[in-house]
Amino acid sequence: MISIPSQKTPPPAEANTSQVDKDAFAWRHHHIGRLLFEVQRDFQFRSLAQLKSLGYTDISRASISVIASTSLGGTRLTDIAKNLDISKQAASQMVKDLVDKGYLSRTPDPSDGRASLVTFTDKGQQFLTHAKLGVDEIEARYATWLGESTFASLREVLLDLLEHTQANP
Amino acid sequence: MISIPSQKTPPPAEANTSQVDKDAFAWRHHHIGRLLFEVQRDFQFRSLAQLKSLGYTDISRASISVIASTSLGGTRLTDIAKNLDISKQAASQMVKDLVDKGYLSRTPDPSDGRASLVTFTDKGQQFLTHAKLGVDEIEARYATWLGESTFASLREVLLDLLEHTQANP
DNA sequence: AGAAGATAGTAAATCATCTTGACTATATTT
DNA sequence: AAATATAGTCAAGATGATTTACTATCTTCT
Repeated sequence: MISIPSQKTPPPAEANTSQVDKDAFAWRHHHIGRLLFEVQRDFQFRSLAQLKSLGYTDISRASISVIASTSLGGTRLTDIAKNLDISKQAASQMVKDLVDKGYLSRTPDPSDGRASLVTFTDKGQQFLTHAKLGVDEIEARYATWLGESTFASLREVLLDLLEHTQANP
Repeated sequence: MISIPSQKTPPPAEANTSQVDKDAFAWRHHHIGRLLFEVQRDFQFRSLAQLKSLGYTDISRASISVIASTSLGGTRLTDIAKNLDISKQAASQMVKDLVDKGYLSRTPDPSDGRASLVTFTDKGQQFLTHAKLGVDEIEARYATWLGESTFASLREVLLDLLEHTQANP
């Protein structure tokens, strides 16, 4: 959620309070979490828009997150749930939705009678291919804006940071 | 949503398909949007945990986003909605919730009879102060992991990128 | 001044996503 | 074999958001 501070709507009324905002509470607009959020949001927005333009009007953010945590070899519902940090019931619903829409399917897990594997249908795999087109385009645009090397190092830094965050939960 | 690829649960079954996953679809795990999302998510998680430990158990992600788009000088509901890119009705509900919880209040806008300004209560301002503590701690931790200068340049790069994204919607 | 249209907000119904609690069926451990 | 753990479902409900429709106020343009 936390989103782009509206440059369009300048702080209203009292110039005094507005001053306080700029000083003591300026951190609210510049802290790393917010910056990350805003850029990520821009990415998501552009990606979703591209998918829509390719005809994927039935794919939501939540759908994408489920698809993102499904591997081609098949993934158990429980693992999707753990991965997204949601309940198995929630994962079950979302998967059901994507199965109904034709992107995913479920097959019994041969190695465990209780479990079933969530896999991609042909339509689902085609979606992945289309999604990559959009992602590539956005990355190219970012790289143009930042310069190739800065963009590359941004990726490295994030990767590095992620390793630390995963090691220190 | 889109979350950390589960290192705990290695790709199951067919080594073949898993190979495909690693090659043709490796981008799913490394593209910039995903990296941004995961780091941002870590930040959010840590921040929320700290707020909980300080006793803020009634603050959700959505609450934070509303608080983040409210300025000390007062913000109109419409501006909050625009800012978060949600409907006025949705914003209204969330603000009502935070007013009920004592963090925000609404006062009539002296300059416009239709509008009212959403402002912080004392409790709300205290919350901001507490939130800053947590943010500072997380940033310090990230800086330790990355090195001060890399962390500083990460912030610069994100800021730079944001300027471009905002200029090219 | 007065009508037309824009803007701020509310009301009610509904949808999408996610949660908790209770349960079944299969696996694993002892 | 009994006890326990794991994979998943069912059902009810909370939260966050949307759409459609509406009122009240403000702005603009004759």
